[in-house]
Amino acid sequence: MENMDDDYTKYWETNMFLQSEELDSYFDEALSVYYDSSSPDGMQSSSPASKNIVSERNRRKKLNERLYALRAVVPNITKMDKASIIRDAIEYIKSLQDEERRIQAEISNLESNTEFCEMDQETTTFSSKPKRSRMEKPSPIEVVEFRVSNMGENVVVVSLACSKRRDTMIRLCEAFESLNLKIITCSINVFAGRLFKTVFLEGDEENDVLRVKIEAAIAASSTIF
Amino acid sequence: MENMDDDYTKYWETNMFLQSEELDSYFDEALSVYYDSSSPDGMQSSSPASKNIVSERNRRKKLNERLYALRAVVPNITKMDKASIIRDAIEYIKSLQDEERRIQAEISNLESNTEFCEMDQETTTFSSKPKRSRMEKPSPIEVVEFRVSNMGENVVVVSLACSKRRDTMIRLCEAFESLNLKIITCSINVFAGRLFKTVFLEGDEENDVLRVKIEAAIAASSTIF
DNA sequence: CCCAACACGTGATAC
DNA sequence: TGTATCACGTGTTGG
Repeated sequence: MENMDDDYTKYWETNMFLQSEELDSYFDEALSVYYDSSSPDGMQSSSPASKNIVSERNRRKKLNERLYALRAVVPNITKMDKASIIRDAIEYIKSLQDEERRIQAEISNLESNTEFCEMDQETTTFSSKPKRSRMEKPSPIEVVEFRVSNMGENVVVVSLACSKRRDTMIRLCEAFESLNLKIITCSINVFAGRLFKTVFLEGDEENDVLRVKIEAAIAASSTIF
Repeated sequence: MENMDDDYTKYWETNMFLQSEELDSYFDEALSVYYDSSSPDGMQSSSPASKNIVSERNRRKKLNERLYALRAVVPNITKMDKASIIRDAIEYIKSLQDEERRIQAEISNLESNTEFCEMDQETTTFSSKPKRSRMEKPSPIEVVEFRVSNMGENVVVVSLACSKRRDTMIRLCEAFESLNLKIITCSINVFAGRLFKTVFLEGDEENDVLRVKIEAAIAASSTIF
């Protein structure tokens, strides 16, 4: 009963992976002979029901080919699921869009700041530690709350809240590490688009001095080095 | 006969266009109650055949939602066809990739013109996704404990402990950010020379797949780009 | 009237 | 074993 459809049974798992992966730019949908309307038997396309069958077959085949083509342009495919392919494609598109936004900002930044390059150069000499040389000023850290308070003895607790954007956490960590503080314990929590950081550190420093230091480090992390 | 399936007859044409288009960043697939295994009649999921029916229904629904989500992130949709949606998505991805290549060339051009604030520009040359060009011995991340477990529905919790050295936190954050995960909440705690990170993220990904991904990202973060 | 696009139930296959 | 994914044929609807 299923003799001529049987080559299609494993279509997804086998045949699709053997197809051309390189000449996909041209043709791409022009080939794909699809099924002819003429049935293998003497009857031509007169069958009222069999007409729908072959149409549906072609539709399914087209859809699978499209899906396969989608999989081809998306890197980092994990599972070969139809649903997973679409999911990965969505995430990939989103990441591409994000990156484009980021890079557009970067490029405009670069264009507007090229003349200050020399001036910035001498500021880098004071940076104890070589920071990133890439010129990105991605969405400066927007501090919502910032508190430096004394917890008995010589323990200071610094609590800080800011909006979580791309690389916010990284730059915040860099800012704190650049200060070489004696950190006893540190806690970072992220939810609802906000980043909360609490640091217990040991030090007899004046609160205001420490506060200014941290503020400067955070501000510097949003600056071009 | 088709009373409860009838709301699904026009599913593609009607319901899908009314769904949320804006709060798609979080959740996005966490809702979607799908069908319960319990049939509307007194019989529970015991029917051997009806079990497959509801599974297949859920699979179709998931696929349609994915397809709808794909349509949502792609501008300039021409036809609402399933096949057309995928086709438009493919073309959009290709255009994004082209644009990224173009813009990367432009940016590296711009960087080499400024000639420039630091001397490690040769390391910034070829990398499709420009990582940091900092040259520093990484002091590799020593993972003490690493667990990926499922928390009901499609929420995955990743908990990790490692020794806290210099830049460990930064590189760990970079590793996680590079994966573009859908992070619901994240918590980092540091004490006694150890760093504990717990991440709640949304995803129906296979635990082992995710685990391998994270391990690879962490391993990669100990490398010089 | 037909054609295109869809949802549905079903049996098969893989893990 | 069961669970998930798939291709298939069928009935239906809108243009």
